Amino acid sequence: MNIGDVSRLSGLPAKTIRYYEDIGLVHPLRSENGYRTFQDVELHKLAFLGRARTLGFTIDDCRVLLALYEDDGRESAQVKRVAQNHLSKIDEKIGQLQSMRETLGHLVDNCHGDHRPDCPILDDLAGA
Amino acid sequence: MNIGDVSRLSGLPAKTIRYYEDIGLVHPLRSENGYRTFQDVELHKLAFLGRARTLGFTIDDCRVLLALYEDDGRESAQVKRVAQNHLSKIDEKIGQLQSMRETLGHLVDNCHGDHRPDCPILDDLAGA
DNA sequence: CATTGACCTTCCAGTAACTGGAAGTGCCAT
DNA sequence: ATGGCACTTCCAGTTACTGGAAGGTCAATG
Repeated sequence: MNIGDVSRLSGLPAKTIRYYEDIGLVHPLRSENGYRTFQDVELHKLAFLGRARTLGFTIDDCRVLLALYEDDGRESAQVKRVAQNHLSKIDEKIGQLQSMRETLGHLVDNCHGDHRPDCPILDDLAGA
Repeated sequence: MNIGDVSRLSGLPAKTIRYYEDIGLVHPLRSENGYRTFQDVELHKLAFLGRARTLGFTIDDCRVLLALYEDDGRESAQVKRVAQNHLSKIDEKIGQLQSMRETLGHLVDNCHGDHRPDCPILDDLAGA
């Protein structure tokens, strides 16, 4: 399979797949003409990566998860630890965003949004 | 005031203040020795920026908001539009994170997290 | 056989908003 | 004059790609 094929099958842009090779996440073979050639295993890894990324794991997490996936001697506790760490980062981010959302929501609600210049949003930002 | 003073007063790191000058958000004077000298107006702007950033506005948004703040002829509708756009981006992000959170939460709940290798998290990532 | 168009290659630069660190200067107090 | 802290500039690194240029390959068509 060439890069276009695995791109279609995995849903990842070709650019991203090249990048993943650059940073050592996948190791496609090369054919005579210099084109990357992907075996099923590599396609599988790319799909794995794509899924992990949509769940918000960082590339570093993906590296660890992929290694665990390929390690028959892994302990599920190792995987769970990575996932739980990620989960708490997600929760933290959600918390921050919700706090922003709330403050900003109030400000927006109180802003007339008309042709006049006075604006509670700017007042807040200016520390009024 | 030197940069250390405004840093303390605004809560922004000196590095960040220099960066804001670089990208044209503030315009401190310079004294004989080459040190930046900040007037109250500039300190005020920095505080404004700090507040806007904690509400998650992008630097580009900040630029617009600051210009509106300094424009007596502004219409509050302009400010409100920027804030509402930002609000919907926040909502979008919260939505994405919550969807991740939910999926990942289920996976984590179903993972034994013990010394055995079988793991529903990896199964999911592998597309099982 | 030449050309066209899709596909592939590498390499460089840009994104957002800083942050860290190195190397050097200024200022103040002992 | 010597510490020590604050200040300066400049360069590189962070995250995870993405866009684009310049050019090689391949299969089909005229």
